[in-house]
Amino acid sequence: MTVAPPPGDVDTPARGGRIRRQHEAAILAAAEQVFARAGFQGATMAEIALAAGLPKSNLHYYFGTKAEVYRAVLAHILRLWLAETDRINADADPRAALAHYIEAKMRLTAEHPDASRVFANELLHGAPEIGDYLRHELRLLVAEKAAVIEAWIAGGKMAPVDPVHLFISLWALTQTYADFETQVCAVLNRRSLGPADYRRATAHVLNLVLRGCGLVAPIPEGVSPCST
Amino acid sequence: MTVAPPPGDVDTPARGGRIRRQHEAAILAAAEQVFARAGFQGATMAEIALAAGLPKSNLHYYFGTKAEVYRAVLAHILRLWLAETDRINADADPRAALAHYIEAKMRLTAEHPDASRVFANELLHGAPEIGDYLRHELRLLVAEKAAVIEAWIAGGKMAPVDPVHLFISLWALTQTYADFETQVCAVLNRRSLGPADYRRATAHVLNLVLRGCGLVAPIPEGVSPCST
DNA sequence: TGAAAACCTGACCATATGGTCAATTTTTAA
DNA sequence: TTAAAAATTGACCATATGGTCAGGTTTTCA
Repeated sequence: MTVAPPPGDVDTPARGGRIRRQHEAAILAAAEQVFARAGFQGATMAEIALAAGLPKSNLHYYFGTKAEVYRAVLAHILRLWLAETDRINADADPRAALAHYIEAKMRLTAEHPDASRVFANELLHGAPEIGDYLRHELRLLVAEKAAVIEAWIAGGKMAPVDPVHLFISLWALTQTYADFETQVCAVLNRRSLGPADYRRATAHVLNLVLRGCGLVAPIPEGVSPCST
Repeated sequence: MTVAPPPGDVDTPARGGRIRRQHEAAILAAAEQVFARAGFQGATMAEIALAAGLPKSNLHYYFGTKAEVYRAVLAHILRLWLAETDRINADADPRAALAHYIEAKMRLTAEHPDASRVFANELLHGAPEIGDYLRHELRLLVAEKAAVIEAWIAGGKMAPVDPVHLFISLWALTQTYADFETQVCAVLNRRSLGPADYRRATAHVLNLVLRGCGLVAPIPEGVSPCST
C-alpha cells in the first residue's frame, strides 16, 4: 500500500553489488519512460525489459513483480518532487521565495516530464500507492508552508490568497506543461516543447501568480519570444 | 485515429431504435466511470458491462470493440468541453468574460469529474485518439480567442498576459480539482470535495487569475469557509 | 584457487481478457 | 397476424502477459 520508505531515510541505502545498482538504475529509467507513456496497466514487463536492454527474466530477478518496479519508480520520483520548498519560510521575502519555488518547479517539470507524468497518472487513478504519503507527509508539509504564507498575508506583505489552494494552483500551473504536453503543443502549434517554450511558460506563470498575489510583475513585458 | 465526427455535426444523429439509444447511453455512462478510474488499458469490458447492467456480449453488439466504446466516450466529452468560450469576444468586458469562463469551467469540472479524468488520461498518454482534434479545431478556437485577449491588452483593458498560455493556465487551474482530486483532498484534509469546497476553489481561482490579469479582485475577502 | 554468492536467462505456465458466433427471443411495422 | 429486423446472450477461443524455475555462468573474496 505504501511506497517503500518514501524519502524517509538517507540516500537510498545502496545495498547490493555494483552490478545490481547499475541494472536497477537502468530498469528504473526504462520503467519511468514506459509507465509515463502507457500507465501502470498499459506498461508491459517485456517493453520495460526491451527499453532497459535486458531480458525480461532479469527484471524479475531484481524486482519480483511489476508492482514492485512501479513502486520503486514512484519512490524515486517522490524524492525529486518534495524538495524546493525550503525558501518558503517566515522571514523570507514573499516575492523572491515564490518566484524561486515556481522556477524550481518549472525546471523540474522541464527536466523530468516523464516523472511528472507517472506521478500524474498515479494521482489520476486515485493514488492507490502513494495515497498515504499524500495524506501524511505532503499534507503536513503544505500545512506548514501555508502557515508561513498566512503570516505574510497577515503582515500585509501580499494579497489575501488561500494558501493551500495556492499550492494546488502552483502544482497545476507548472505540471500541466509536462502532463498535458500534447495539448500544450497543439495550441502553441509546436511539435514539442523546447527550452524557449519553457522559458516563456515560466515567465507567464511568474507573471500571473506574482501579480495574482499582489507582488507586482517581475518581467517588464517583452520577453524575447524566441532565440537563445 | 480521429474520434467520430467530434462536435462536427448536429446533435448526435440519434440513429437506431429506442432500445439502442437507451442502452448505448447506459453503456457510455458506465464506460466513462470505468475509464476514469482505470484508464483505457485498465478498464475491462466485463467491468463496464457490469456497471451498465448488461452482459458483456451485449456491449459488443452495440460497440464492436473496446476502442470504439472509448472513442464514443471521448466524443461525448468533447461536446461538453468545447462550449463556454462564447462570452470571450472583442466587445465584452474582460473581467466579466473571464469570470464567466472560469466559473463555467469550474462548474463543468465539479459536475463531470469523470469526464475530465478520461480526457486527462487521454492527454497524458499522448492523445492518440483526439490528437488531430486538438491540433485543428481546438487550436483554431484558441487562436481566435487569443486575438480577442490581445485586443483587450492593446486597449489597456487588462495587464499584458500571454493569451495562449493564459488558456493553458485556466484549464490547468480548474481541471486539477477533478483530475488530481486525490491530492487536493489530501492537502485539504477532506474525504471528498463537496459543493463548499468547489465554491472555495472557484473563489480562489477567480481571485488569483483576475488579479493576475490586472482586473482587481471580485471577492472582497472573507468567503465564508463552510456552510450552505 | 576454489567455493560461495550473485547474477543470468530460455523455456514454460496460468490466467485474464477482448472478441466471436450461432441459436434464440423480442420488437417493429405492414 | 406474421415475417423481417433488431436485440440478446452463454459458450467458446486466441492471445497477451505476468510470473516461475531449474540449470547455468560470472563475480567476489578469503
